Amino acid sequence: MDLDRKDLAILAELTTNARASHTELANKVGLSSTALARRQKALEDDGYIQAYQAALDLAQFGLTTTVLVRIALESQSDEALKAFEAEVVKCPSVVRCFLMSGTDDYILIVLARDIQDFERIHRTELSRLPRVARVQSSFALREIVNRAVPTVVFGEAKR
Amino acid sequence: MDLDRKDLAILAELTTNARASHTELANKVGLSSTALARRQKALEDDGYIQAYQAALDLAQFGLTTTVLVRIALESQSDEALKAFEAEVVKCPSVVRCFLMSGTDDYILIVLARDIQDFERIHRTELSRLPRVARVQSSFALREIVNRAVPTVVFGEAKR
DNA sequence: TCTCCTTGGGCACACCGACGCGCATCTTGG
DNA sequence: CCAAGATGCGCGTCGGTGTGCCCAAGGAGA
Repeated sequence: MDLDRKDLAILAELTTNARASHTELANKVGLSSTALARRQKALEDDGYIQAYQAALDLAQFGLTTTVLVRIALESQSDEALKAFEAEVVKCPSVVRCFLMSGTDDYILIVLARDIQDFERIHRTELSRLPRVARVQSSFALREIVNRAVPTVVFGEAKR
Repeated sequence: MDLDRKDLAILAELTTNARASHTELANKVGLSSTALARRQKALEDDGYIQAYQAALDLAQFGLTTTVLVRIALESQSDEALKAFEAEVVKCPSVVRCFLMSGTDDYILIVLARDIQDFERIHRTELSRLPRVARVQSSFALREIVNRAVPTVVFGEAKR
């Protein structure tokens, strides 16, 4: 990983405007469009940029309620973990799922329309997960930070 | 919100290929480029599409460790919440922060290079947050699901 | 110190494709 | 039966993108 300030500036800008043209980016970064195209392609080929994706406003779809769900399994056997994970990926309302150290086995982040909708999700998605011993839900009252990329990434200039 | 299947197909595709051209999208959705351009612009103007952003591979930056941090404050006064939140947004390693119901006041998601790096973050970022009574950290051993958009969104066709 | 070589940058050009417009057609609802 | 909204086709223009070439800077070696 040897990225200079200009590479980071390109990444920072593309994190905001993924559809920016070479010329547009070149002006912001301080390069010619040729040099910028080379660097951008290198960033893609080297895997720093995984994809370009549209960010949807989930509130527009009525998904205003975020729920953190802690799940403990009946057993921590490899077979139980595999069975649980095979099913949890199918849950349409689950956006993240971590296998955790400590007492809780899994932590899920679930998006719902409201509390009543979460009751439905709990009934139709979560309670059907296999090998579950305990489910504990906490509602997010407000979201203070939501970043795709930690700001620390853009401050690690090498050259 | 009155989106038909084609609108959802457009959104689903843009969630993967934000840089797809009108022609390219039109073929996948089953529309002409003209009709697609109109619908895409409408989706942007109506706020369904918030932005187009590049997704970075954080593992390439060495950020392979995800930590869930539970934080309880000394008091739940409005002033304490405001003071805490004003500082937590400045933490460069924090990617998400929720104000929670229940016993824990806040839950943060922190990205670190490794466990030693998290110790540094704990010392230089987290322990400097104001009004904190208790900090409890859990490490994510593995990530099973990581979606930007719940799949349920793309299944709600109206027309 | 001089020279060679490599790496990255900029300029100019040409090609290809995207984009937006106008108009005719079709469907949907009243 | 009519009106309004949506679609598709064709076209022209504009802009982006990629290539080739030359230049500047820095490092290595004789």
